[in-house]
Amino acid sequence: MSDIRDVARRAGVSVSTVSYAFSGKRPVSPGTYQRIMQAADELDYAPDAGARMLRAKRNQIVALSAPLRPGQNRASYADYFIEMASCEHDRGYDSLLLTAENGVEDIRRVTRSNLADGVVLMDLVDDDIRATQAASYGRPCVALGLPRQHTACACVDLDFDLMGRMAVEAMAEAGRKRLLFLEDLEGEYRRGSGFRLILLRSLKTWARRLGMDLQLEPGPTGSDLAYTQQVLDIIHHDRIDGLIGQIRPSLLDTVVVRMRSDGMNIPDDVAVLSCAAGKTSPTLELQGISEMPLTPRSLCAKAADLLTQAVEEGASLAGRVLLERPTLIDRASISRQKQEAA
Amino acid sequence: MSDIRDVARRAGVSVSTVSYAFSGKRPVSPGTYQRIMQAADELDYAPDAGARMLRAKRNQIVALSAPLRPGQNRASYADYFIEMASCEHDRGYDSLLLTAENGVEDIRRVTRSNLADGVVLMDLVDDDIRATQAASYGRPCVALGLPRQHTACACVDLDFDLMGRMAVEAMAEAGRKRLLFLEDLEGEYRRGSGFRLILLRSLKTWARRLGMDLQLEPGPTGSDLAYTQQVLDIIHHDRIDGLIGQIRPSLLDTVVVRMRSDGMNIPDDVAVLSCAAGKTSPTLELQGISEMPLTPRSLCAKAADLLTQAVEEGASLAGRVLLERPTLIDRASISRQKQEAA
DNA sequence: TTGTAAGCGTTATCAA
DNA sequence: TTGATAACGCTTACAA
Repeated sequence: MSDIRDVARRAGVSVSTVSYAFSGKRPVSPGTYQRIMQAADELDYAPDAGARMLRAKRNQIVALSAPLRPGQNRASYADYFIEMASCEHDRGYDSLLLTAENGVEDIRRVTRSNLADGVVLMDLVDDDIRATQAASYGRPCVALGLPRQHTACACVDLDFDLMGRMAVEAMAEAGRKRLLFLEDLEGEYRRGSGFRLILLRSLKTWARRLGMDLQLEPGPTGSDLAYTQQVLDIIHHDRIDGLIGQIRPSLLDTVVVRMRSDGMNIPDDVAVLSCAAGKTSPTLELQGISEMPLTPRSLCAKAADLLTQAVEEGASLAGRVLLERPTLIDRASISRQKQEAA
Repeated sequence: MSDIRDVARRAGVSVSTVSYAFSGKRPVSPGTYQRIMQAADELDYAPDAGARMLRAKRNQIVALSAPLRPGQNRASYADYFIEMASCEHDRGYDSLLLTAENGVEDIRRVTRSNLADGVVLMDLVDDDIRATQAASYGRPCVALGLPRQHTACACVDLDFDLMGRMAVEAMAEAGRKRLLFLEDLEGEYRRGSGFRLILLRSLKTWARRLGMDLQLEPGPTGSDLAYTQQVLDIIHHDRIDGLIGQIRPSLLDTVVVRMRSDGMNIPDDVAVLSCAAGKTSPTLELQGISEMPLTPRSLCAKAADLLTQAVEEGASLAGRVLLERPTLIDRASISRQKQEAA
């Protein structure tokens, strides 16, 4: 590969002019610029990342800490780091994917060696060590989630506490008394998945405050149909009149179809709301089920903006919290008259 | 941050000794080594990635080209690049996640700038430009898939051609005549997803050769139950006696449960085989359904080994093809007596 | 508008 | 076993 001097020679200019032509940090006359770019093209020149890093101390690389853990719902997980990488790319950054279960060590390695300009934490648990250790990275750090301790990093997330409240209040306004919450995969709660626990806690709190009954149904383990049957039994047996689901849309859809063929009316007999179902779902839309979707794209964009600012303008991220207000997409499955969207 | 000279000074040795102590490329006496490591520790020293890159021309970084495309089944996609990153990590490499839809440009950027030591291509389509352009990267490249043109890169994949043959032959041996293939999400075929098309073609070829009927059922678009009902209708109407599914396990499970409650016997009335269902599935195991699982972990490990070899020993990858033999996990859902595992 | 030259922090060669 | 030192390719302050 040719280097900057080959290009300079060929274009008949000095190396600094070539450097400035590429970085744009100094004006270069149009003619000179043209000659340089042509020479670079002919020589198939690209600036060496190592050399650039060594001098400039900025590499346009961020670390994406996405630890692999047993019991993870990978399908919904994937959305986040794909979107995150894509958002970073839009802002001129490449993403280093760190998947080691103990994230801290890897993050330290890539930040201390000046490989990564910033850090994004994904899949946070309530007592996430990666967040508590954020101060030691020496680089801006933003968490896609809301760990308990977050003094040294920024946090971006949906406001799951509010989501729980909104869900319960919507049910209350529709006159519901006996709620059933369909949990996501059991492993997720056991391992302490941050947002799932926040939502769950909020649901409990608000159900209690509003004097409603809240029953929990653990996520499906065996066959969809057996699960569905069990849910139907509970609805009948315990006279459930409000269903809030964090299960995957296709499964909630099955539950709904079976409810209807069992003669139940939605929302007259049972109100149904899908929570955190992974984007807005065509299947649920078809069934007319209201939902409060997750918004990976928008959250990742916000996180990326925050991080870029911190990296490029030195803005401090410590302790900043950005909670996005959940949206209730009302399809009249909670009460007949549409409620106001949040 | 302190640099190598600070460490050298503190340990009372020269910089080169410190360098060798870290790289291990030259023996260092135990006492010296100790002093150096302690000094490094006290100073919180870590070698600068940029400087190291500039000199050594190797960065322990690979590029993972994982383009985002509309119509992708992200759930199954995710498994691959998570595993890939994890395999690379095990071998001492970090992974750069490239998600731009036009992968070639990004790959060129990170290889020509000496950022990445090697390239892994994921989610290949039959006429994948990334593979045809592999020679222009100037770095070893391995594809996780089998694009038509692959003279400049290595290919690692399950042998989906053989998988199709094995599936059809298993059905033939069990005396089946009329097969139904349950396709994955429709979008995947339309966009030309490599392995799905190879499997489909192979199924068609072998069904024809063995004089069997093969009918195709497009992937589910609406509700699981509507889809299931439609499949049942077809089985009845067309007297299907062999079912091969590439749909997600939970959905095939639903189909199977409904078949049984409809009075069908598996395998006596209809033989059932799950193909490419994403690892081995607990749900299908419970139902006693045979499967030929995907093997992300093992494929990624092979790809990583190949790439590491090429990067570290200069082995050429051009044109190498590594096809893994599919495994038939026989749970007696094709014929009563177990068949020999492949 | 352009050029000169001093580093950046490592690695590796050569010498001791 | 260890040390001194010249690269590596680029960026940027300073000079013209």
